[in-house]
Amino acid sequence: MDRPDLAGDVADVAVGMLGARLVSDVGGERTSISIVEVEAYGGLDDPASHAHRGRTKTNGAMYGEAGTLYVYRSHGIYRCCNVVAGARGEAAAVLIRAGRPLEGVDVMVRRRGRDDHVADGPGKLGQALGIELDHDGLDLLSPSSPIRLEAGERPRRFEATPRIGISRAVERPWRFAVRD
DNA sequence: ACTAAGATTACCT
DNA sequence: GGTAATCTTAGTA
Repeated sequence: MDRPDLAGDVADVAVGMLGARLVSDVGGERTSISIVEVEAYGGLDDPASHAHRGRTKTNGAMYGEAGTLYVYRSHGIYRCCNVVAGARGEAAAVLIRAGRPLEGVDVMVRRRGRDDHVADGPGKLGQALGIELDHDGLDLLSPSSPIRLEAGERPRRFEATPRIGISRAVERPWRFAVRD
C-alpha cells in the first residue's frame, strides 16, 4: 500500500485495508495474513480511542505519520496492532482485528499453541505474527521493516457494524469485516 | 497510595 | 455464561 492510501478519512482507510496483507519477518520467520476484519478509531474526537485523552506514555505512535505501526498491550497480556491513519498528529488509527493465515501457518500455529483460531481476534493475530511492544512505531511501508503492509485483493463484499469491546461511542458503525 | 476499568482470550460449568 | 490472568492509565484521597 502507499502512504496516500492511508492518509485520508480513517473510516475510508479502514475499508481500504480489507484484503490487504500484513507480512511479518519477526525472528527471521516469514508469516503473513490477509486482513478480514478492522475497526476505525479517531483521535481526540473519538471517545473510544486511546488518543481521546491526549498523548500518553504508550500511545505516542498514534501521533506519527500514516503507515506507522501502533502496538498496545491489552488487558496486561496480549498485543494488538493498529495502522496509523489520517494526517500526522491526528492520532487516528485502524485496529486490525482478524486475518486469514497465508504464509508461515506452521510458525503461527506454534506461536499460538493450537491449530485453530490462529488469527481470528486482535490478541490472537498479534501473537500469531510475533508482534511485540518493541515493534511499536515501525514504518509499515518501509521495505526494510520486519513488519509490512502490502496491497492485496479487495473483497467483493463487506459489512459495517458497531465496534466490539468498547463502552463509549458504540453507535459509530466503524467495524468492517469481509463477508464470505 | 489505592482502586477500578479496559480496543482480550482461554478454560470452566 | 462466568471468570481468571495481568499491566497501564486515570481518578480519587
